[in-house]
Amino acid sequence: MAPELLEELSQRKEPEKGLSPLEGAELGVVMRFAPNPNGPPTLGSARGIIINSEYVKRYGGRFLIRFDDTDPVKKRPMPEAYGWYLEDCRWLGAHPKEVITASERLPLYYDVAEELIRRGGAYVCMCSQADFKAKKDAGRPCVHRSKGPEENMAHWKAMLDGGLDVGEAVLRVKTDIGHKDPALRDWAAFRIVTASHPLVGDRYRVWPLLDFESAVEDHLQGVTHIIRGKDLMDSERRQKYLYDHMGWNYPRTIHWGRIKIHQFGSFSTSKLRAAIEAGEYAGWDDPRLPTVRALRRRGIEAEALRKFMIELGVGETDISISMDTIYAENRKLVDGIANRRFFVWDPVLLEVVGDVPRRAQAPLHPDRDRGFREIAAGARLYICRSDLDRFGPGDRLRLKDLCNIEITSIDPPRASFIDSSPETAKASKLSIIHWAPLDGIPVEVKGPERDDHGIGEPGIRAELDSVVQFERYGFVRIDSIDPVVAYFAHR
RNA sequence: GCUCCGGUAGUGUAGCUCGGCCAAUCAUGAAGGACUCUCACUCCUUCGACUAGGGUUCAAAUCCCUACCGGAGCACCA
Repeated sequence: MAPELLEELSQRKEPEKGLSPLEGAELGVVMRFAPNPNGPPTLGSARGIIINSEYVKRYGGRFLIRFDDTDPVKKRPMPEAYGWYLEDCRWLGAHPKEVITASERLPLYYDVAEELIRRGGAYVCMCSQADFKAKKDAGRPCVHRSKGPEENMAHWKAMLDGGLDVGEAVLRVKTDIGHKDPALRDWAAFRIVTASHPLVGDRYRVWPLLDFESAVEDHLQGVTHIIRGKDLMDSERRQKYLYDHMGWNYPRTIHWGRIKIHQFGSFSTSKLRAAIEAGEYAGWDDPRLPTVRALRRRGIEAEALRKFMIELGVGETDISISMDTIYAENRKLVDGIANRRFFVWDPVLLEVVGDVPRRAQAPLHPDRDRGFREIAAGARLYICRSDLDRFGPGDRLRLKDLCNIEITSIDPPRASFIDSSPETAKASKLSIIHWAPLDGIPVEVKGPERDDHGIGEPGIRAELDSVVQFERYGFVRIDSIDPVVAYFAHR
């Protein structure tokens, strides 16, 4: 037997790792991620960006990003957010072949609407919302449903040119008014909105609703596979009526459940936006927020998010995940590259009598050969209050990479020098604590749960924008150096 | 009220399409240990699950029914 065949056989036995295969993707795929740009990408968006783009990488084809920004009022787009999405996509390694902005393509949707009217697949409904709901719930058509195409076209034109006003009419797609699922009966495709849109101003007064816009774009772009939230399952069934009227083929769809994160609870972009505007958070990259930019600022690598999302996979179950899994992924990536530095939180000044070395040489990394950092030492040093509290007079311990000491007094904090040999410490199994020099610099750490203040070794100033490990504390990204502010990633 | 979807260890996930190879995979987590001048990383060991009840079958996590639990839609929001 040919060796390739043997190999293939043994590979097939391997448990399927990563994303499960997509049906009908063998010839390549066209997939899209379609956000509403009313805030920056969150962890949930990251899932959509990563999974969709990952499938495109795997099967070949086109990855698109499409801004579903067709509500200038209730889900008013933020002009900055369009760029934020592109920026975060790039950072996540997803490179859209094309960027589509729905608000700039209304004429295309109008064309489809008119063709649909001609085909008798839609009608202008002038019922009040309440009246229509009553009819719909009863499964009965309203009087407008039986109008002919010419009359509908005239009413449609009136919607467009101002003959009808806000709230007076909508264009509905004909489905099955008696369908057993009330959610599918004659849905609204266009409504009149006169508010100005942040991107296109008041050029249009008739705006499509998501089901219509999304359905038409998916067809125009030749989307082959849609992955979307389970909450949009009915959308698919609604949109299929439109596809039937137009004679189009519906893409394959996959749905995923809601994703909740322990540490952040449930969040919605509009809630976050309100909280930020109320001053509860410093901005969209506040470390307490589950946005992609906040995670990036904290030193979470894109690769960690990618691995995590791929591991999560695509399932219809609603899931509740823990950031710990992302942190574990990131820790592995970052451990090998992060320099080690001393940061003493809640510092107390310790006086050591005796022949304490004037300087310490500490490795930048415990097991990669990256050389040493020099730290000024001396008789007076900072240590963590919590460390001091663990000891009493007579206790011996080691100051990492410096010397061994014996505590002589807690208040005031005093110790005496024993020797410098690491062997002594090893032989008597001394606890090893870290420290900061008298000429240490103030360091502030901003984290998702709390902020810490303390003193760090001056060399931290050389680490701007990189991820370092504060020994016995955790991984942080140095966000600024004058003064030093670090963002906490995880332990 | 009507309709739709889901329910595998603490948390996720594989397996379910085409029942047996599942005394159920992997990751994370927890516990213990090794290594280590960090409570990091790495390595080793251990813990831990098919929601419940019926049915079909020689055989069910896998098929069918019911119950329970969870989520969602029924907007001139996305």
